[in-house]
Amino acid sequence: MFDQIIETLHQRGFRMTPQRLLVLQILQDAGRHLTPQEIFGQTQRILPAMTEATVYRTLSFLTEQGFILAAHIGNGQLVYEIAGHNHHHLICRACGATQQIDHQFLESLYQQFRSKTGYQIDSLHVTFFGLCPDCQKN
Amino acid sequence: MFDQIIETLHQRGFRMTPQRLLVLQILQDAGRHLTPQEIFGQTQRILPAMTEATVYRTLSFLTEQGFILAAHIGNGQLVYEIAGHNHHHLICRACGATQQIDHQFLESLYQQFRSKTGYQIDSLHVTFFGLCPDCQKN
DNA sequence: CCTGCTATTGCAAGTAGTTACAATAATGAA
DNA sequence: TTCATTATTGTAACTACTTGCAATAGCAGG
Ligand SMILES: [Mn+2]
Ligand SMILES: [Mn+2]
Ligand SMILES: [Zn+2]
Ligand SMILES: [Zn+2]
Repeated sequence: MFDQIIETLHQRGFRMTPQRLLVLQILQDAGRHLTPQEIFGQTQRILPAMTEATVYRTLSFLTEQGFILAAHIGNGQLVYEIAGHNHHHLICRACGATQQIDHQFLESLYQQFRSKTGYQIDSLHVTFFGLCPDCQKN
Repeated sequence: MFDQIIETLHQRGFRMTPQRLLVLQILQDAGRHLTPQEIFGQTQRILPAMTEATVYRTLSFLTEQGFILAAHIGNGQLVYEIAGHNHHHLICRACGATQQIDHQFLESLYQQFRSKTGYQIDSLHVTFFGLCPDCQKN
């Protein structure tokens, strides 16, 4: 299932473990943003020996390696999801409604950053806040 | 010094307090991003009775009210600064070098969001990650 | 298969940030 | 000025997240 990820890990000198595989599986199955606590809740049922510290370390690691995506969604807590389709989010400050935005919309911006500063931006999961159409009326 | 902020607070039914004034003063004097812990370090010297809980609550409050700006700068920790000129940041994942970007660069993007989804975006302090020119060579 | 190297984990203690609740104090009205 | 209202604070307990260290276990190589 995650053969490509395992191979990439090995090429980079890292190892695949049951813990990492489980976190990937959980995020894959969920198909949505999950908090570290939600993920820990799931791991406990399947690998009871796995600790919270390992969940956090695994999430940081998989994010660094680019296999999963992290996002700050307002309440301060980080959420994670499996990497796959490149997208960003619009979140309403008032009601929390979210809207996905394809990465394509940011590409010319990133290109501008590049020509202006030389920075090669690779933020593939940015969150923008504002007001949704409904909440603008109130 | 913060007369305008005090008046706005009162109009919205909130109060000015020595604690809030001190946090504003600290951020004003610093003129850069500060962590909650750095701010607490400063408040202790001037208002020793002020607690960490109040620092965190004050920072959240002032951010909600739009008087200060928050930013996630990679290490997971939030940093704050006084609101004033609208800008965003590019941060190098490898060496941490940062670059400011004027908000003007994002305006047409926000306008696109508006026509496409109806969302009125007001994120005035976005952080983008990538590689700076130097780190791209290595 | 074994074996050795060392990346990764569990553990336990530490730091960071949040929250319920009762006491305090900023404000507006008398 | 004085008083009443209630937003805000301090306290203390709680939850979230991090880290140093010794034990464990992937996996590359023989
Ligand atoms: Mn997402
Ligand atoms: Mn800034
Ligand atoms: Zn809304
Ligand atoms: Zn760099």
